[in-house]
Amino acid sequence: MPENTTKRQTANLSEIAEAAGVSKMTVSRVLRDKDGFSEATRQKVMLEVERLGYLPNRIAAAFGQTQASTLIGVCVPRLSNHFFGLALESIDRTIQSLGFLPVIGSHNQVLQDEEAWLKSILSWRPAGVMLSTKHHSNTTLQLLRDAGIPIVEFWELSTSPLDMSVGFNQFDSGFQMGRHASIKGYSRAGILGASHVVEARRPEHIEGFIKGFTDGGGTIVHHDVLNDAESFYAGFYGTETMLNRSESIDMIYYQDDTMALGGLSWCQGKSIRIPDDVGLAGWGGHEATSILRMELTTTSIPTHLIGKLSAEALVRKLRSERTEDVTAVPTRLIDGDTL
Amino acid sequence: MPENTTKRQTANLSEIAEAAGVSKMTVSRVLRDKDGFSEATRQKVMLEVERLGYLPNRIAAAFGQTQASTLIGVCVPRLSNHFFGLALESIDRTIQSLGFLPVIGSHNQVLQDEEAWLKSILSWRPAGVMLSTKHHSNTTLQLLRDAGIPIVEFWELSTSPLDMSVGFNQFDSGFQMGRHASIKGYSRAGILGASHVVEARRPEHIEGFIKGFTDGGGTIVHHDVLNDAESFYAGFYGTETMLNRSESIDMIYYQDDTMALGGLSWCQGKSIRIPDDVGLAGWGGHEATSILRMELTTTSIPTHLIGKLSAEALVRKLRSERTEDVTAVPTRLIDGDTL
DNA sequence: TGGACAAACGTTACCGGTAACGATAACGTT
DNA sequence: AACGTTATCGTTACCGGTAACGTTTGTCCA
Repeated sequence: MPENTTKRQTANLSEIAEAAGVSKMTVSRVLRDKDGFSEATRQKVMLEVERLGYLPNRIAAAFGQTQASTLIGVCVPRLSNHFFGLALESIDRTIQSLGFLPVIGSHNQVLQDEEAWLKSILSWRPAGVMLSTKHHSNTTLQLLRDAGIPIVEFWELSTSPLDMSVGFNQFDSGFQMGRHASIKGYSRAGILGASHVVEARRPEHIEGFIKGFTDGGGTIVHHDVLNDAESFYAGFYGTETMLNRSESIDMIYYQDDTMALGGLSWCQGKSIRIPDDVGLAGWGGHEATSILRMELTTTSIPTHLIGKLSAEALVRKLRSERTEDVTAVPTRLIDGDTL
Repeated sequence: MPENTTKRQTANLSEIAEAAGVSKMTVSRVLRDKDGFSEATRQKVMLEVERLGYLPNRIAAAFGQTQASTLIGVCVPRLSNHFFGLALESIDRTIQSLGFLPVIGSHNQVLQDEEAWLKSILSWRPAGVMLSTKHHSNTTLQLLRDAGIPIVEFWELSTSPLDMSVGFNQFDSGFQMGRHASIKGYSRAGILGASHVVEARRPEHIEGFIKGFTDGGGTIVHHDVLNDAESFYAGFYGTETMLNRSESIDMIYYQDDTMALGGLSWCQGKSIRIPDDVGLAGWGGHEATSILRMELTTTSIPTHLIGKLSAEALVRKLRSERTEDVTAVPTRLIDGDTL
């Protein structure tokens, strides 16, 4: 079906114009709903647009004027990460409903990949860019500066953003859980994390937990970082390893909920009483924790809200409407049954 | 930083040309590595390109000729689905490495949304399109036909594709499991599925399982479809409900591995012996099933391979190289410990 | 009745690349 | 030395929209 040789062209403005007996400028005006045409000509034009199946040519439109296109670049660390997947769905819907087209990419936590992606998207002169990590290469920063377009950093909150920032305070979310655990009477915690990238920096909610827990008088007894994905299995076996090594800990703080669920599963299999023998706390807010008989104590992250607000902030800026540079969305500590 | 009024322009070909003392056509040739220039001028040009920080303008390039852009549209049902996330990562990497830019979208199993997305992307005159579902609206089909560009359908295999298809035979994957279970001696199966879309059609691997199992003499005793996401919890509680209702079933086939893990977890909590009391089988191939003490019996889907092969097939077609219209990738039945 | 004014169009120029073709110089060949 | 060939480079035209501006027509009021 696709003929690489002679490309079948869909009708363009000139053909519509000719068919409707007007100039192509009038057709352009009708399609963009700018004023300067009568109702009669509008109907004539729209008839031909329907009949000929006109598809707008955004390339020509974006090329015409020196200003930017209707593309918006969106870059996340990983597409297979559930949290970013949820945020992306929200961003995708919001951006499209506002008349732009998201161009989604990922960098897998490699700065050079982010840089390469940015160059690709900038060569398409996007209207704006959305990034989800705080740390960028110098070249990336320079490219962003030179582009002169609105930028939203949208996952972890940045109090001194490049341009705009929408997100939550990751450190605080961990800090609150640390303090919460401390108040509940726990004093000897194990921390179970996982990362497939060896040199990855420690997530800030874990830093926050350590601060909150130790401030309350608690002690971090173990801190294991498995060289693995943050999976159910990692939580399952990490818990076994940690609890077998030392009976002296009275709670475990997990890097995320999936791992916590693995830990919970292991404990239930061993008839360990939760939260009496051991307390468990996760992070992230799994979509359906509340239907579990034993509700997981965790921190809920409003992925949907972050996506919506960040996309809206960007578009408002594009329309030269007033916007906040920094929008903090609250995380919510869910005081469940496991701690 | 972003000035909406006077847009800061990065250098264009003319400025590079003037700085290097050549024509802009020569600069164009150097940058695209077409021949027609000497090594000396190449160095002169590249020096200025570096110095002025030239960013190619793909909009102008795509506009210049009547042919398509370097954009490739990719549409999946959901961005938060782990399987598609994995496939997308593979597609993203492959497409970018071949010099194109993927434009990822989702339709959430709503035909009109797919249609709207397609119109958006087609208005950018993409070089090709990749779709991951078999069923499309009539308008979608018409749009694809008229576009005259290569199309890859890339998840479930289609033996009569619109253009090209890369994927696995979903029915067969279930059929094999059904036959496998039958041969192992199971005869009374329960099926546990889930879908948040009420009117969704039944997944084909479940159809296949039914055929394979009943062909071998087995009976499908229960078939529950929870109105929920395919989650760990859905598997956990669905299993409880199903086993409490009737003791007569000797195995459960789950819609996916996450649900199967939930079921496994529930059974372990109740000290039900797997696979003696009840056999369990999943679908999808979770990334780390092999490290679990009890390896889940399931069907592994090569998400990474599908992504890579489908992106490569599309690009080969774009380059007018020979390609297969239908590429079947095999699923693998993992004969684990739970069945 | 003429002139101011606005609505409803058409004309022109331009965006930044690239294909096609033309021009020049260098080089080899007989 | 005359000629053909090739490498290297410049010139021109064009892609499909849109901003800016010009033109026509109609309307309304002094």
